Amino acid sequence: MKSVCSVKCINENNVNSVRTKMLKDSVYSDISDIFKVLGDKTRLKILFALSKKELCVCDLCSLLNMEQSAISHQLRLLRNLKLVKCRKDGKIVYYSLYDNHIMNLIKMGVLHNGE
Amino acid sequence: MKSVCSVKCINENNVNSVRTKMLKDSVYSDISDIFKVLGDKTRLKILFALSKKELCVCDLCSLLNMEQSAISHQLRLLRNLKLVKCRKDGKIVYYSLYDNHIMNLIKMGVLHNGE
DNA sequence: TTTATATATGAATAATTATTCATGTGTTCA
DNA sequence: TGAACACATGAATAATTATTCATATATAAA
Repeated sequence: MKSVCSVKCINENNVNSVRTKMLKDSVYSDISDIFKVLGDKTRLKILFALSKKELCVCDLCSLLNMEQSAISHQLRLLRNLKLVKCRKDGKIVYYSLYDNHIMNLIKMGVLHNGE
Repeated sequence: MKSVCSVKCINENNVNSVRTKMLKDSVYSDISDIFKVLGDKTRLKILFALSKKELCVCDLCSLLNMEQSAISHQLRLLRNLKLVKCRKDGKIVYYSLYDNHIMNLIKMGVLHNGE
């Protein structure tokens, strides 16, 4: 990391004051990870759809008009993050939201958008 | 786009029911774009820092320990999205939040994380 | 009016992430 | 038991995005 800033250009007081107020670095990682999940059209659609009704992989493919593999990969990601859960019924796997938690965030996004 | 799903695997009723409830495609794009902005550690830190105090580019470099160019590029992005604004004072450019709007979303992210 | 400095920016590169392709697993049904 | 199907998954590829590098612009100060 190169030093790009001579000391005199900085409002040291302000920087120090803000620095004490910053959160732990890992917090920003964690939070940006949450937002990253929602920062993808496909995943947003999946979550939104599942908030309406439990659906199987095939339903989602049909609804979003996407390849099964692409959907499955995204579902795995969402599963790992405990945003969705699944239950097996024979060879069909039904997905639903893990809980309603994430929908609050999405709704906030809709709100933010609608202004 | 290849058809991956034979019709019989689909719960057609469910899919149709959900389909009528889906939002316009562009809405998902818009919303995911908002979340995408917040899905980056650097930008989150910048926004968080600016929510505490107006800071110049150099301050931000120092605070985040990052190259000026990287910071400037991100600031341009945030400016274009009207999330931050700037004012010039001589050769120094001070950035601040455009409004508090975006902080609501970030706070929701913090909340979501803290559970 | 030359020199230094703060910032901006286009282009190149690096890093990350979504999607596809090929194939595997498990279940149903003939 | 084997053929068809729903889904999962590793690896390859495509697409996107962050960062760096080189350099430009604008202002201030000498």
